[in-house]
Amino acid sequence: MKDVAAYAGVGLKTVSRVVNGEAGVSSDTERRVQDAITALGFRRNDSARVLRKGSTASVGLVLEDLADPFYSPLSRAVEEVARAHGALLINGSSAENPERERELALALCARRVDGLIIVPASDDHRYLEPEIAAGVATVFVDRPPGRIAADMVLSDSADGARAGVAHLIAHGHRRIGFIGDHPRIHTATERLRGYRTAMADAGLSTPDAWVALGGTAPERVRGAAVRMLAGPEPVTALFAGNNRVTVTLVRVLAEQERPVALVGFDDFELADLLSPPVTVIAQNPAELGRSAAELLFRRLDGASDEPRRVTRPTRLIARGSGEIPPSA
Amino acid sequence: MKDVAAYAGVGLKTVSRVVNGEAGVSSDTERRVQDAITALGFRRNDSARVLRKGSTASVGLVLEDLADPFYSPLSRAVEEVARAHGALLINGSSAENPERERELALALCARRVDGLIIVPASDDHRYLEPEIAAGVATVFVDRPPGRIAADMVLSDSADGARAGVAHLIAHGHRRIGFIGDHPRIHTATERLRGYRTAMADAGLSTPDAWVALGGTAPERVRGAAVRMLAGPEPVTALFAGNNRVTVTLVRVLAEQERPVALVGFDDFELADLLSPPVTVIAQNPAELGRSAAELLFRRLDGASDEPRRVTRPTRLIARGSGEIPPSA
DNA sequence: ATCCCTCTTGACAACGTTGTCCAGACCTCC
DNA sequence: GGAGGTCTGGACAACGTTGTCAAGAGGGAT
Repeated sequence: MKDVAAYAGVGLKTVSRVVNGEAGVSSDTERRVQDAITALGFRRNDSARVLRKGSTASVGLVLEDLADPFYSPLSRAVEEVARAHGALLINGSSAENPERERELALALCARRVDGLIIVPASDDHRYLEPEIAAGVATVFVDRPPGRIAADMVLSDSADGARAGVAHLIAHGHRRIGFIGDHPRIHTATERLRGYRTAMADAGLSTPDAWVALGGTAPERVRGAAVRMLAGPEPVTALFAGNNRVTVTLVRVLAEQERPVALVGFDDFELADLLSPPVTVIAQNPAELGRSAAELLFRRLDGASDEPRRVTRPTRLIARGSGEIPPSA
Repeated sequence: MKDVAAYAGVGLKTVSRVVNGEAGVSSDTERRVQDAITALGFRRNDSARVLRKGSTASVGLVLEDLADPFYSPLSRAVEEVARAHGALLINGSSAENPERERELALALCARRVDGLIIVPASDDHRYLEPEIAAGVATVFVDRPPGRIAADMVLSDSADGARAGVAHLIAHGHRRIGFIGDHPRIHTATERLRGYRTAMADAGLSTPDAWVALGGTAPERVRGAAVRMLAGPEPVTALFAGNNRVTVTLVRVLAEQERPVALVGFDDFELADLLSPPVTVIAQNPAELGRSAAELLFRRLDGASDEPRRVTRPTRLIARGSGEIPPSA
């Protein structure tokens, strides 16, 4: 910028004014500066700008896995909102690892992002307290924060699971298995809670053998499903705790001789083209992302009221797999 | 940092040394500084650091759509490599819009990212010349750069399409339709070229009615497919130019009375569970991302040889839909 | 003609960090 | 006891930008 000023024969501040489109520069001078800028290929250094201004016009997004199809639309929605507010999006995957979530979030804070949207992998976010105190707006999405108060946007996991399991019960099932993600994950336990509620509401018991929580690794899910489908009192229906589990169960059930009903949490592409088409409890990930981003920019615009908790309803989409009657 | 220094009763530089783990600080002093840091909740301001050091330890990724399942693993792979090099990833979607690609890339440059990985939406990247001259390493992935020389990582689109169409021909098809993305997109025309090559190799003609290029909007793809399947000389097989097209075609073909063979470019989740399972030409998007990121960090480590062009082979995965014999 | 107002412009400090350079303390060896 | 070396610590400038302030030019009203 100094060079531009020298080249155009004007003061430093005048160049700054032109670059930022500030008023108070004669059109003649402005043109001289513009010429100098193009001649020298000048581009403003945003690092210095950030340092001077204090705000970075960027927000950070920490999610579980950038490659999980559930988070893709969420991430995209956040990006769109950020773009509408002139902000860039920096994101990273925690790989469901609390330590990595922490590293990533703190690295983003060191970068002085204006705000942070987090899909928590950890259950203790007190490490963010100094950052929040320092003014970094923070919104949690998909799962609640641990041990701190902050804005959050959640789907109604418990009620969604309850509705899904009730749907199976309504179609005659009495022995229903639940296979979900790791119990450390809030949504996993919430969905399990919904499952238990639905079963209890129908006066059904839920023996331990019908419940498996422990991550979405295909091998583990497969093992759990096979165990539940074997034995003297096999389950006649399965409820899958998230999209990863559902996909694995679709594969397992395709290998079974007798039909087994299936309802999965999370919708996924092509669910309607499988045979049978898969009945799901659908969330709207893009909507979650959009809400979270809007909550964030609301804070950045100065809102300082109590932390909000936004809960989004889920929607049951009956496609076939959840309407299979019990066999045996 | 000034505050920390005052609190610990040491000089500014000493705090800097502690924060950066530099040698030359007695363990006693170091502890005093550490205490001050935790007491004050100090976190280094990376903006200032960047300003001073000149490198940001961050790379930018501009791709077409963060929510496209093809790009998710690519993005994730780039992230992993960046992480291994201690860099953060800033990314954004161009939405297949050249102007937006440009804006995004230049915004990232203004942020002084160390390097840039771009899935081009535009066919003219001369706007990046000053940036590249200024030292921003740039790698193009999935599609080649336009009118500049730079590293690139591509799948062998033409040969993949050729192999896929040859596969259909080998199964007896003579009237094969091609439905692809917008002709502005390099991979789309390359795949069309592969289609024509395979057809020509077999001595088959390719009337215009059998070729549709024009974007992946479901309506358009559906319309093209329906037209090709109607009339006196309907096609007996379709080749889909990418995963978006394939998915739409799967839907269209499911509604057809007579079976139509289908081979799609790009693998996708659950392709093996559809009926019939979908035969595809598989790329390895994660591998593309990883290669591109490694090429980038090679440059950042100082490599200054000629721009490289890395071509990855594709792989035909026969699953059923591509082995259906011609009917009618 | 004087005063006041507006418009344009530039000098300067500051943002928070790190590289350079120097000073003092302490130690070792002659 | 003095010379030379090592270790520790700090003062200061610089990175590139923007906010503050003030000064000069020009014009209109009195």
